Amino acid sequence: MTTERPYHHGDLRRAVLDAAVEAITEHGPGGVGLRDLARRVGVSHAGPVHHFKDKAGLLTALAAEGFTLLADALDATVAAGGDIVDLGATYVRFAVGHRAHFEVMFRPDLYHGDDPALTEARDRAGAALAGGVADRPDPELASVAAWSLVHGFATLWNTGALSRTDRDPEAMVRAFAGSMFLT
Amino acid sequence: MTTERPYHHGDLRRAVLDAAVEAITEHGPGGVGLRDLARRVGVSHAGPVHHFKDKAGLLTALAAEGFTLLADALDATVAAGGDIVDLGATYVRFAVGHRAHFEVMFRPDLYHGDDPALTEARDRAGAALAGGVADRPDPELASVAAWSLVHGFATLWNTGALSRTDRDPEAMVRAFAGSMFLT
DNA sequence: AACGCGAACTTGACAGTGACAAGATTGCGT
DNA sequence: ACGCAATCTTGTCACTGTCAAGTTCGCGTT
Repeated sequence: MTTERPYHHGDLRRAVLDAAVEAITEHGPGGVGLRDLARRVGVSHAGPVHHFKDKAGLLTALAAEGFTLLADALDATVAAGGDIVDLGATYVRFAVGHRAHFEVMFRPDLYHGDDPALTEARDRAGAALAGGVADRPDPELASVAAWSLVHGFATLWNTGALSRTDRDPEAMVRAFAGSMFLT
Repeated sequence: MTTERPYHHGDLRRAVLDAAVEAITEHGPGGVGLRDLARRVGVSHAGPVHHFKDKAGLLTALAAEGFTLLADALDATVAAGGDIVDLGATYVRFAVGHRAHFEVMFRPDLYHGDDPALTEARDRAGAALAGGVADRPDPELASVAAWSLVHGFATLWNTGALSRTDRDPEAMVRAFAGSMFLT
């Protein structure tokens, strides 16, 4: 049960997660501290521990939430009849709009990778992405290629390596994903 | 002068950098500690500080070394008459073969991004990569696309997200980079 | 309606970290 | 040969994550 009921604080679990997102967005992961989060939320220094057990436990919850959000967005794109390019655009839109989640998700040394909620959401996202290229000659290769393209663009964008351009990220990814996968 | 002469230890700077590479390869960045490195090298806990000033200073040196190695490899590929696909293969080969360097290089929140040696090497690598697509209709877009493809593949590979395949990474990147950029 | 069980949170402590200041050691140029 | 300055050590401080023990308080049970 990961239920959260209004006891003393109201909803500490959610509050800590939100504070973590804010802190990570500002200073990157690693710049986040359990005690610091507790301070931001107005709780004693060991308050969050009761909800997440570990620092890794907190980041596990964040990563699981991220994979769930991503999988939902990809599934919605598929349900709306989107093709590969739309899936890529959704992926990039998620990465740019949820930078904190995204950065944690792909840093498996920070969390417990065997968490059931996490693996379930991660597999769901992977399946949605792979479904877009299932009808190609070499589906595995095509899937990896598509994922690499959008993932690389998203990470480069988020780390600021692409800062010299002022184009819209989603438009960019649509442009070259289209020219590569729709010929 | 970042010279390193055999004083008391012999060559502390190099030894600490090597120890850092080993530690990061094992436990990822963040799992590396100044004191821990000092212990590995057999030096007092504040020994490394004199060479790098900061923890961030140490990682800055590592990142600069990484960008230099990458730029050298890319330049060599160009000098040997390599095309876009060869450049991509070199990029991936570097990322997989120098995982510790590569991981630090693209985590700018860990080091001082304005270090002159670092920026010089980074720009050199960027220029080599961009040179491979200079004759395209939209060079900026093509450059970003190529970089995204190989960078995404490299990071996904290194984080273990692609672990379900047992193919050779360089062969994979050659396969889909070829089908995308040589048509 | 009161009571006590257990969840939510606090307090206190411990080992380990990065950073700094001040002292000890030793190679090297003059 | 001598002293300077780079190299390294020792000691300390504030801070962190984690654990153990205490405290508060909502809620179901009777």
